[in-house]
Amino acid sequence: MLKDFLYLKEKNLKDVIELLLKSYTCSFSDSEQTLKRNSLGKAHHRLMILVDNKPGIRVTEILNCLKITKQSLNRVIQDLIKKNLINLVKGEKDGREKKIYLTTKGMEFSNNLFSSQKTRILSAFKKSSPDEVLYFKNVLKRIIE
Amino acid sequence: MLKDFLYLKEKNLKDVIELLLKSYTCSFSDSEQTLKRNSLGKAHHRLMILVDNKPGIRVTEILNCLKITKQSLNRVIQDLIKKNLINLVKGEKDGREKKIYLTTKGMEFSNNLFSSQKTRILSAFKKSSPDEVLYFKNVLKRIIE
DNA sequence: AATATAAGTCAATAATACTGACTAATACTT
DNA sequence: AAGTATTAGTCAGTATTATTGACTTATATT
Repeated sequence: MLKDFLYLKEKNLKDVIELLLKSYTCSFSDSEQTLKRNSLGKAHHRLMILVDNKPGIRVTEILNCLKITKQSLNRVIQDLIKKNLINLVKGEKDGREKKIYLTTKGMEFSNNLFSSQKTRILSAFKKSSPDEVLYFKNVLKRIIE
Repeated sequence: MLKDFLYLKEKNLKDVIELLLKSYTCSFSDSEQTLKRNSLGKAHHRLMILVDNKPGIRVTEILNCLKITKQSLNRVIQDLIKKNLINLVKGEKDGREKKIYLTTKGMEFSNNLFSSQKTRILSAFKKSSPDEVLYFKNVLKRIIE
């Protein structure tokens, strides 16, 4: 009877915390060399994936995702603008907002940046069934509030 | 036909990269206050989960997991020793190794530190079936080499 | 005895992030 | 129209985390 609820047990929860740490750390370390070649760091990497996946993302949304201060984020944004990888567009409806987009150069860079990370995930998915992948994403989403 | 392989597609892979980032960031930000109260930072947090889950873990293994330099790790280890949260034991078989353990105080601290993180994951699991949780962990493990 | 491995150390520097105190533009509320 | 809230940006100073490079020490392996 208890057996059915083993997956809710203390030790299992701590194992999952470790898995989240390791999967993030090793997946995001795949791009180390590409970053270094372009004189960029982990902070730029994190911003890139958000802008790539959601063109037009606003500053506030990024702050919520990355849990950093706007002063900290601003440095990273300015670095990417200087390198012509992103640009900011004033919001049409709400003129206070600025929407962030990848430039053409930014899209090319993104392809390089995430290439080995995508390979890693693809390789994990190829060892998994479509159902496993689906369930995996579902649970991950539930962890993110 | 193609439909069956959608989960291997480009966009899906990038979505997963973002999910890994977000699940790590928001789960590890749960412990912010507990860390602050104890004058510790994110680096200490990461070390704590590894030692908690694998008592007797060696320095080299931690370096591989966290992808940091030993100089960087050493600061974190020394901080936790000073606060009497961990201790180092010389390896029995191999005298070069040092095995890291939580002290009693460290175990108590760990309970506080991971409490809200565990609650987050538990709550996600309660919304999921045992199968979903199982598959979730399987795929996560495959991503970690 | 020579070499390799595991861990630790010193010093300097770089990268990331934080606090606190502001400004500017625009939108919402009454 | 005036006051308030929101979104974004900025300046200055400091803290935390991590890096590079050059070493040392102890123990194990060949």
